[in-house]
Amino acid sequence: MPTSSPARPAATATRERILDAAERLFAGAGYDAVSLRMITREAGVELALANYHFVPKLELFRAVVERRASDLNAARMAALEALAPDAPLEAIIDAFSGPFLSRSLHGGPGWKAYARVIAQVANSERWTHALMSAYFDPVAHAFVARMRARLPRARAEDIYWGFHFLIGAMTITFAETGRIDVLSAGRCASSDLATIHARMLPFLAAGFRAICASDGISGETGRQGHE
Amino acid sequence: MPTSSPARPAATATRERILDAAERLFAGAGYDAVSLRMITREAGVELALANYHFVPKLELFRAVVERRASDLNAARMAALEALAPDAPLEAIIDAFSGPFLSRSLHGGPGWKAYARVIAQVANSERWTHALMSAYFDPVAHAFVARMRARLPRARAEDIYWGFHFLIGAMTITFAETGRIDVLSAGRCASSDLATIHARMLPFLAAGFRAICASDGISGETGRQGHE
DNA sequence: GCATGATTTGAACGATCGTTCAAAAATTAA
DNA sequence: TTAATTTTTGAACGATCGTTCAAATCATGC
Repeated sequence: MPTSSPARPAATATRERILDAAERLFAGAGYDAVSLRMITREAGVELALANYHFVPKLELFRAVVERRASDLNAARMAALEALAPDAPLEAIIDAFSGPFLSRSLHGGPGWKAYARVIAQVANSERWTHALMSAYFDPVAHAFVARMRARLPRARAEDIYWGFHFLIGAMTITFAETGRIDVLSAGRCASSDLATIHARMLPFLAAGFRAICASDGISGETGRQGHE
Repeated sequence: MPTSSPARPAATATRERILDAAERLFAGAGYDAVSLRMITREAGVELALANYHFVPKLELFRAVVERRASDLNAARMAALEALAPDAPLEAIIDAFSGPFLSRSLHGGPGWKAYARVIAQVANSERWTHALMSAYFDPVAHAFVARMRARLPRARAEDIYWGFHFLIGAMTITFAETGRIDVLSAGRCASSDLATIHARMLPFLAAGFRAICASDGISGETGRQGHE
């Protein structure tokens, strides 16, 4: 049985190798399409080691999701708390998406794979409750609270809906599916995350303002007119 | 071998039963977690019939995606062509998302399952090229063109990015993952699609206007300020 | 250095997988 | 009705799946 504490360095290294390989393969094909044999082969370890460190297989998937969640959550909270008291909505959204962006860009290939895993988890009811809500809702609550403070006259529900749209746009973006590359005939590249992110911030901020009665400062009113 | 034309009614009914069961199960657990035996058991037919009508298994998944795509595409194009020449951006977006909304609400349970399948397909590189681009890009091109006409001073790339965010918000919405129910402590319900849709239209329209220099009529300029 | 416990190995378990096939049944065409 | 074709059946194929286990190896504390 594996110990709960770091235990031996060798064992920890094996754990990480398995997690890396699992993350890489889960990102490409999903949970069920990847066998423990494929993972341990990719990791260069024996099959039984996967069952020694992670049992059942679902626990390995959970560990993959959990591993980078705490770092991401910490970075998001730090960015949120570093905001100026009167920080605009774009800055709040950036405090949420920015840490994911910088990790996808400069955090090594594991983060790109992680983003694809998260896209699968966030877009299926099957995983949402046990993985998405469990590991990301505490931080999400902090951001929703900050957004509510920034948009004091907005209804709470509308902030939640806006956050929901934000999650949808963010997850499909960092997953880099490549569809927009084909649709735009090469004009846009899914891999050009920096450019996408620069568009995503004003897009989402304007969306939030539109569904709220006011952002609490300018008193601007969102457009109503659709048939 | 199955005939390409409708052939016998009995065979067509069997095909539809298999497709219905496959759609239902794929929606819940994904392609690889669902076996042909589970599908044929759910459909109440023999295992070998799945391999008679659809071989290999991937062809069944493709057929599930394709089945409702043509109806959805036709409804979207009809809504697009029914728009007034000076229809606002919200109306264009509604012509795209409205047909999916009305089918999820009143099209029978199959459409809700279909929406969950599409969310998986749209959010993974694994499926995007062969399924998403193949069946939905022609109509997407028409909507992008219409949006460009409505936002004539916008750069083409920005319209594509906006469309990309729209797809992300739409797919996670219709998938009804339930996360927002938990996050909002019951204030918001994923199943309340009509309410979500009413928020989504102004949210996305404002986002499009923000990342474009102008919407071609009011000349309004999107906010720039983020740190 | 020895004993204890953690880690790794290699093999095997039963179950389920996608796919194939020949024969039976049902339908259509003549 | 007879003949041709499509659809359905039931059984089986080899392969791979997640999981288990006893034995071997390694590292550590006494």
